[in-house]
Amino acid sequence: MAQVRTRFAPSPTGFMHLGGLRTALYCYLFTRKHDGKFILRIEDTDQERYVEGATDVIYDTLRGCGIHWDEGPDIGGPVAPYIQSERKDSYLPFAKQLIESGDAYYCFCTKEDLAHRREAVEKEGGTWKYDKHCLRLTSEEIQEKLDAGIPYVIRQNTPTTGDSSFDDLVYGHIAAPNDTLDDMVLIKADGMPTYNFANVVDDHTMGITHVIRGMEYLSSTPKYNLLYKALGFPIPEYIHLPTVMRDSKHKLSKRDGDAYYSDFIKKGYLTEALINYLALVGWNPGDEREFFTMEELIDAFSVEGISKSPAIFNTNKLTWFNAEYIRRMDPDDYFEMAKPWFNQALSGSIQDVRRLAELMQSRTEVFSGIPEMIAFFRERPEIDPELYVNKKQKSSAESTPEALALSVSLLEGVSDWTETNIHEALLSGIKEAGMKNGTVLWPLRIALTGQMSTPGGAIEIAYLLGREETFRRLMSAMDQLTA
RNA sequence: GGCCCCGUGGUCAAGCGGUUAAGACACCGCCCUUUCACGGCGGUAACAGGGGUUCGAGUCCCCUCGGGGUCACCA
Repeated sequence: MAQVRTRFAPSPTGFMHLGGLRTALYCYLFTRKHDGKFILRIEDTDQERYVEGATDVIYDTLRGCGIHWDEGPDIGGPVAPYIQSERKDSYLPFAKQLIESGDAYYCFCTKEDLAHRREAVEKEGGTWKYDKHCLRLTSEEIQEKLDAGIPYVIRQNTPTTGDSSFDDLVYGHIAAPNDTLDDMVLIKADGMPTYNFANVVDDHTMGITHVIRGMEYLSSTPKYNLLYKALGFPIPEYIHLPTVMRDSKHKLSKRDGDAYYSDFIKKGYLTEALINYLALVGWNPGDEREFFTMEELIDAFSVEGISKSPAIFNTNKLTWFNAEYIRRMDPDDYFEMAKPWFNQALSGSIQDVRRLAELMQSRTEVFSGIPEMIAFFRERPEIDPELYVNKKQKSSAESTPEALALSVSLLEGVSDWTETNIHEALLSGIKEAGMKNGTVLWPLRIALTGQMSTPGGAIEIAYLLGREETFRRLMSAMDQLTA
């Protein structure tokens, strides 16, 4: 096989959609796997949708994810330029060539004409498809209109009989009757090519060997192939990817708000976890492995592992991956990443943030969840007396006052406020008093935190709170009980 | 509606004519434990339906149903 050349061709909208990111990922993996060249091409033929700085979002996201291109707008390459709007002069000649061969034609129909005729057809219950109205124009009529400066588009002249088919590497043999294919616009009135046409021309002139894209293009691919043939271009291999869904009825769409890469990063998802999970949405390695570095993905990737059915993006599973990646982080790295989230909830006042980080690492699923988990450090919520009652811990409304009193006296003996000392004082004192650990420690933790569950037990919390605050909270809790 | 694609537990997903139909997430239970989390052990749960082909079908064929995609001078 000649050298593999693939391309990721996003349009600059200002955001990187997860579906698009996955396409880029698969494209990249496939290319690296085959020692090919991965090309980044920006498709900005729609001038009305130009967004400032949008290409930077694409660059940053891809780079941040470890997806590196071999040729692209910013680094150049042998088939530059890599921005479609800068290649606009290259399309018209091919369109003219198509007109020469009868595979395309000028069309002077206005949008209004089209709308009327479409409406008429649909009123009759028919399916609208361009009626080849302008194909019947004589060359004199065409020249006249051209000379008169009447706006025109160039349309593909699709055959009305026969079938068009191709073999997709994922979906297999795909065939469609030609008479269901519309005469799509190739060159727009503004002189720009449509996506459809630009794609065909660019993919060929850039030497793309494997076209990898979402399956929404599956049904228009036969039309593209007609173009390839008419132009005398060799038809590339196709790898269409199953859709990434939000649920069984909706695809993950831009309107969902949560579908952008940046949204997940903001929420505290790790890029590695996201990429790892994304790789598994619609592909599997054929064995039990679930955790992959980019290198491992490249090694394991194969087209055979791509599934045909749409896959629902499961945030739950992503979160699990994220939690796993967090647990496996170096504690120092975790600390650095968690710090801003700690600060957000703590306003800087806590005994030992480092220790808090140790406690939190195995409990962090997503960084954005941190503040809520540790909010009680800054201010203890009102204590619901019911919380003191815990059968399994042998703690009851009756035992609580005594347990709290014992805690106070035991803790008073701790002058050097370290976790070890607190632990020693409490446990040995409880033993001496002949009580169960839970009977004392459970209400103590409740008194300190006012919460059913906390990251760490009574001892850790008391330590983190500091001596003074621990006593302050204990006293107020006891006051509340006797009140 | 026409055309195209898809259909294994709630979700991802293995299976490619013969299996007790894997595994993961989620959920539930138990253990560990001063709560929670982590960790360990176990459990509930699936071949959309109907016809064929075959000694034998989740695997092949057909139909039905369900879902998605596409029918723009958007990409």
